[in-house]
Amino acid sequence: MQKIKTLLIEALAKIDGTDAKLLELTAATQLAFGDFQTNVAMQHAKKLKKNPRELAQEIIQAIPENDILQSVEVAGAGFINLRVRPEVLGAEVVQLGQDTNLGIPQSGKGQRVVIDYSSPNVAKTMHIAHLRSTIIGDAIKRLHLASGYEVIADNHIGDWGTQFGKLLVAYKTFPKPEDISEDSIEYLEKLYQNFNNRAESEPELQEQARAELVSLQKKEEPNYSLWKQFIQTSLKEFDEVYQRLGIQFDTVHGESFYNDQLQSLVDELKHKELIRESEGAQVAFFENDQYPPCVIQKGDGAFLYATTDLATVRYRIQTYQPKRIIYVTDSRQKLHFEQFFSIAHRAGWHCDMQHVMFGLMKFAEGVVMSTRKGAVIPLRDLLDEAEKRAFQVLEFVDYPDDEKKEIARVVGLGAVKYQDLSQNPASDIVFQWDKALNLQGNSAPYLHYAYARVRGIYAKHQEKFPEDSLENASIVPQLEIERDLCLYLLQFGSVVHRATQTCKPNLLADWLFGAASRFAAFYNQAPILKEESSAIRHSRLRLAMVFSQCMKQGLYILGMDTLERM
RNA sequence: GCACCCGUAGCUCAGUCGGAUAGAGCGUUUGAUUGCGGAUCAAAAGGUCACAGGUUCGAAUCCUGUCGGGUGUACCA
Repeated sequence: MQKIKTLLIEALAKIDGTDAKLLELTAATQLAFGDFQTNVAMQHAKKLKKNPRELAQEIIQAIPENDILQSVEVAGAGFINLRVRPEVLGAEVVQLGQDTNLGIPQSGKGQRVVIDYSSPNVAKTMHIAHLRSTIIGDAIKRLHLASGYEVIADNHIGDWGTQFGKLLVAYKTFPKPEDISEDSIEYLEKLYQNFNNRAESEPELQEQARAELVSLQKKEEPNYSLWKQFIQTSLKEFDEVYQRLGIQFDTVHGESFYNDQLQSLVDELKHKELIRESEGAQVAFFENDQYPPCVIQKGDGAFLYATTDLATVRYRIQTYQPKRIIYVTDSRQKLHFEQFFSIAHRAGWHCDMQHVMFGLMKFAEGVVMSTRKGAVIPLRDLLDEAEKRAFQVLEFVDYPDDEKKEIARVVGLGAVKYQDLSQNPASDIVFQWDKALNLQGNSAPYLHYAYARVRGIYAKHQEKFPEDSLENASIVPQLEIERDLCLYLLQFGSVVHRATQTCKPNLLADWLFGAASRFAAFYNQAPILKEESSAIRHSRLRLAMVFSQCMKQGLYILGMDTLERM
């Protein structure tokens, strides 16, 4: 609350030697301490050679007369605890509900961000290991949009590289897999698996694959057309999954898009003396050998992953002039990103580049998943199972079938997304069905349920008190839980801001859970429709409405829909 | 070998730009007389924040070292 901060700054100004820049006002860590707290006295005490509690007392006395604060006191080692008058707190919440951004600072206004995520490989079914990049990336995109950034979501698909040589060999010379439609991704995947299985005993196949790849790179037919066909088949499949996940990209520039920029990139780096020949290849080195050398062009003239990524950075900066570029990939690629970020900076392509990494997804046995051998869980199956489980819960509920299906869709999809978004992405995940599809406790249905309940109250209120208007209703928190909920809702904007800046959707997920859990307690302790005093009824209902607004917006940012009932 | 990430309750994890008594969920135990929706709520039990030093008014958080787990380490992506 800026008003309180202003009061404290005025107070500090009256005390010699204090620095208002050090002032931090945070939400109280415990309800019993009040609404807000500051450590400013303790921070200054040593420098001023004063007892922190006495200094805190001095600061309190210097706070100007005002009609905002209800009480201010010194506690503990020198904390200053502040409590706001209930009607002031309520007015803030009313104002929050009227703000179209719900208090989210529009810090990205006029700035552009490129987000690179999902990026599946062509000819492979999307499976559960793709989930993290896709879902986290989408949430980061929505966070930036909510903070006012202009976002370019780019799906940098793997549509170029050695797997196409293998695919071409298998497509042209192997017997056709039966019972699988040729324009399906399963077909391509089967070819790929067959190739890998046979290549173990027939090493000459690898040589053939290389030859086919060279031919493709020269755009020779029929390889070039087949390649395009493989991509079309894959994109069709990807789009189905994305549509189901509610995810949209602004551009889909695969690796192949940068092919004809690679030579000029190498030339530019050479010209800037960032790479030099070493053992036959063009290699970038790093100051003090901070990182191992990075090969930009192979001895045989071929380009690599780093080459494409650098060309991509150059292209994005030239084309979009973004403030930030964010990459969402697993943690194994960390070194690679550090290397090419460093090269890009030295090449003068300035932009805030961030690698948002997440751990691997493993099975319980600890085996890393691999498409090469088969044994993976397709994303489709995961979503189907999620919806099935959500549907089972509704078995005896008396809703129309269509609505049940829609509820199961929203809840199932939400559960899958929330599972990934609610934890810090950095650590590895051991995949377990029950955990991934958890429907109880700290999970998506808990959030959906809270929302559905508050909407239920609103709908009932419309029936029961049709003449009631909330237009002029004010919020005056009376119970402890009402005050708590008010204070919590007021943090929504700064939480979204922090989640955006740090690219950590789990901060928002945490907040939503905290909001839902406070609402559940409020719901229990503070009856709304049964309340006879219309002033209290209005106050509570309006508070509940602001809660629902924040929930809806927060869930939306995490890529989740809401339900009026469930 | 070197670099990076991780180590918090029985399990899965928050919290890490230093702040008061370290928090959730699951599981366990107990309670809520169809409740403005029980996919819920109230409560109990459960911790040397891997270990050892250091920095300071104050450390799960910052620094150093040790142990344990993971990942990466020039022509794969």
